Amino acid sequence: MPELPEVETIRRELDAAIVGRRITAVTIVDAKLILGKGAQAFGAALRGARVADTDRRGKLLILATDRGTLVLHLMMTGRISLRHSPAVRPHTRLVLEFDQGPSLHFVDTRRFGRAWMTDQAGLAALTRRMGPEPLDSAFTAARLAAGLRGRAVAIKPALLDQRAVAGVGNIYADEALWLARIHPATPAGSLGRHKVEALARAIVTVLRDGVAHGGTSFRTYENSRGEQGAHQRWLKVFRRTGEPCFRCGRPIERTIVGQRSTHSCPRCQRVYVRP
DNA sequence: CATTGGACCTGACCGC
DNA sequence: TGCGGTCAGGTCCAAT
Repeated sequence: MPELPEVETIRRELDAAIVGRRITAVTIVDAKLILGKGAQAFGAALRGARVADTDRRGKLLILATDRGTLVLHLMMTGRISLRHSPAVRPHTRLVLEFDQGPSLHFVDTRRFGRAWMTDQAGLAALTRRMGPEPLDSAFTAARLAAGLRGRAVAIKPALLDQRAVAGVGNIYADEALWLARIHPATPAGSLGRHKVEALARAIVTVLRDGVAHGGTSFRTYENSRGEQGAHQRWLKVFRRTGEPCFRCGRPIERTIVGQRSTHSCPRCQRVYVRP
């Protein structure tokens, strides 16, 4: 479910709510959630740890503690819920209780989400294979071009695989490609300099707007207080199949690109024709 | 190495 | 109401 704007929204809330708190209890409801040395070691490492800082890299939510770094990936349906009761509810996979304030619940219907402990070296190794952070100044058209160069795969799956740029998922990929007027099936390496520049700008725009609106909510996403995001009201193509393009009025099309549902305008986003 | 297709899970929704 | 099929905001892994 969550892409960069949704994870960033949650990170900001956690930063205000749990930094400085000490973890007093760790309840692992579903051991499948935990990667690494096992649920036992995970609980032992976190019990008594104090949350020092929050961070995010792409879609990874990172909680630094004085006993190691906790990494959470929400995948498709993961949610973080801050609740005053530590009581386990349907689909709760993990609960962290603190010395004061609400408990952190990792809730995940489909059980794809993961949590694990790591250290600075582990985090660096993980992060090294990811592309630049799109909302940092290090993200430039030149960096994006370098990540796309020589690639025959369609631009849409190239955006989703996290190597050219981190944090983009199915919603914001469609939105950015519409904004940059690029057909999602265009071979990534065939984009000219101007198109890559437009795409880099579009990625920044759609992600920044997504964060400003507290993320996009369809069915499963909600923030840590259980509230919906608002960005679904600003979407230009995603899940607007058959509705008029905001630029030209033609009906938005739904196709499959890279095995993912894809939305685009047949007039504004020209089908690529190999020269 | 790059790319593709299936696997991983559960629930909502739709048509019959 | 029940049943079967499709779809879902992500990633990993094996096969090619």
